[in-house]
Amino acid sequence: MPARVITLKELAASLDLSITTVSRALAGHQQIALKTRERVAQAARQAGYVPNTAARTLVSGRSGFVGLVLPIRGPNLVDSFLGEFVTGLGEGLVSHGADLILATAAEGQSELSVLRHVVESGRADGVVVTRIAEVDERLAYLRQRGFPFVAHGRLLDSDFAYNWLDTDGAHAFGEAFDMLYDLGHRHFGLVTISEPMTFRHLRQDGLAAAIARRGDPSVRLDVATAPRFDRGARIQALNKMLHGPERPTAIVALFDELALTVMEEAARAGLTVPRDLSVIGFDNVVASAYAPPGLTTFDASIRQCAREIADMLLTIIADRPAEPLTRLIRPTLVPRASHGPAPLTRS
Amino acid sequence: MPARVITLKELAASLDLSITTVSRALAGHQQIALKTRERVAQAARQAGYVPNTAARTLVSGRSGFVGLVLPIRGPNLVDSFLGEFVTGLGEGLVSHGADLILATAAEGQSELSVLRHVVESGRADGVVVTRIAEVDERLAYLRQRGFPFVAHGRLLDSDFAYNWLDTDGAHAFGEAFDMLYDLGHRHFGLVTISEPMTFRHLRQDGLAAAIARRGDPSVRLDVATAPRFDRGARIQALNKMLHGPERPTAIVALFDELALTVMEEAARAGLTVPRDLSVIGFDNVVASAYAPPGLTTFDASIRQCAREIADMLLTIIADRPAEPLTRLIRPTLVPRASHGPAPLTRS
DNA sequence: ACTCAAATTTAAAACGTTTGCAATTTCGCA
DNA sequence: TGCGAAATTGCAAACGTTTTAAATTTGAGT
Repeated sequence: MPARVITLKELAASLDLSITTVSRALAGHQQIALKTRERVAQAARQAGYVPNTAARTLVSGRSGFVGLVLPIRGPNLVDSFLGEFVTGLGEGLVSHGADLILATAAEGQSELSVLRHVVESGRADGVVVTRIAEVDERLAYLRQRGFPFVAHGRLLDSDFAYNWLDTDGAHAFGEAFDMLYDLGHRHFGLVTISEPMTFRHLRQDGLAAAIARRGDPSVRLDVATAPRFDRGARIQALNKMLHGPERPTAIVALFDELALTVMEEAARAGLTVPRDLSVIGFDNVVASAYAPPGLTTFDASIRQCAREIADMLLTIIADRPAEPLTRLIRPTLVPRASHGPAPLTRS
Repeated sequence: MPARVITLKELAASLDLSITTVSRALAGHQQIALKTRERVAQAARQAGYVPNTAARTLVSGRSGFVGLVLPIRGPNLVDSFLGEFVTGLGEGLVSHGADLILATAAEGQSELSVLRHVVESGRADGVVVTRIAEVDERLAYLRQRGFPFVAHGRLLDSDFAYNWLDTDGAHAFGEAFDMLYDLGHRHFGLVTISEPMTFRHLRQDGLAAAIARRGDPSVRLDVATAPRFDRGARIQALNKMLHGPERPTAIVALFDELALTVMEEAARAGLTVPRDLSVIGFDNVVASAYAPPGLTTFDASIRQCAREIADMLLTIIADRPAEPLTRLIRPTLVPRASHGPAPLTRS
């Protein structure tokens, strides 16, 4: 017995009122007599009336949805980022009665085309964009379209203003350097990726800036670069760094996954962390707590960030502020056991 | 210069055709002259025409969305389940042109009320339901409503038929027992939760069945139970098991998170895994690979399951099959280093 | 050139809501 | 009792699409 969904017309008929009046009563308009409003509310509740989203969207032009185009992911990429992120978005949205649409790019389809579809089909009132690339056509499109959005991440050349929330990776990497420097480290390694993501530059620049700020010419920085998803190449680049004539005493990884590889390879090379080598990551993934001896890293509280992004986006949709909204979140250091004083002697 | 979204009326006018013809041409109806169809397709592509979702939904009664009510999660629960699951759903949906709606329950709001809202507002053509409870009002509601859905998980008493996909936890736990028994273990521990989730019973029953099947009266099973999110209680129950006069030589945990706690507490108690104690989990979370010595567990390939759930649901929405669709997925053992032969002597 | 069927196109209704404007009711006050 | 303003309610259009039923055009056969 599939209970039929009740419509406004039916509800109105049952109350012997016009559709208009019922609609207004439910919307709480003052012009409707209080008594009527109560009567309608009561009947609606009792009948389990829920307004039809499509009809409402059609006439109001607002869908009550926020869109997120799922980042394309490798076949066996397992991390908690997405879960954290959508949970946070959901939490931020629900308090304003909004919901989330997740659109996936099909094989061979660009994220941009999915984004266009979401925007132009009127499915969403705004979108959030993650993993900003150096040259990001999605942002260009959204700007040109004048469509409400918030980016999780920043462009490098901010020659155009837009709404973003970002983790202050530059600050974190500066903090990591300072901490390691104070522990006596002078020879540093940076493990990074070759993809043109802006967060990579921001973090690396933060590290470089901290080094420059210190003004110590004896500080040395080696860099190992490999494609994000090419584990073999990563290990190779890493081992070159680890087995060179002189190896760094402290390695900073662009993010935890890389740092975990560093710790594995260090162990394989017979190095003890942190006695022979300090390692610091970024993201605070779950495995970082379990990988011995416990990875020192930075926590960016994705879920909280996502919640704020939702708030920002809803503000933008509702108020269309003239000035762009921006938030820079400082990640917190999670000190565990993978960093320590620089070894006194070196082989 | 926010480019206006083009409408069917405008497109029709620019082609000097009626709305009807353009609509049919785009839908590929044979009755429209081939030449016209091509002309329309060309113009639509060039003008970047995208049909309005709300209007289409309103008239067709199909939204092209599948709904998922986000499970309510603790404040700092970090896992990859949700990310895997929505990624898989997205992948399964996109090939049929469907998208995913994520609805979140607000503080103090039940999952059921959110589900009702999603269903009755016509936002979605079908929904997927996860984490089935022993008595699950969501399933009862959906059935009574006759609304298309697929459950990830099973009810215990299948007195009513419905569509589900489940991981064969019973089989896995039986497999774990057999393997450990063959390694000489006779005294087992089971670490479980107190929440009324059906997967708990299925797995426990699978273990019990395997024990019974073996018919060896010397086999002994201790059970430690604690609330899912109460880490303190969990540790307490665990230590009672670990520090009793006789402790198990092998512990099977309901899922990895519990197994990881077991390994931590074992280490704290001075036990070496797997020499003194074998541990087996379920889920294959990322941390399981990193937690020394590497947790032996079962992989349920959430992402793949979610993809199949999406396929099932779309079939149900399109064809309304008379018989319910069901799939039981056998998880694969991921042997790592946390299990081994039973110790010969016992303290 | 004429007929009739086939091919192609179109007008108009419908989906369920919101909202501008107009109609109706109520009520205080003369 | 009658008047007018204020309070309350309702009519009808609009949102952008799909679809039914009907109208128009085309073309083959005579």
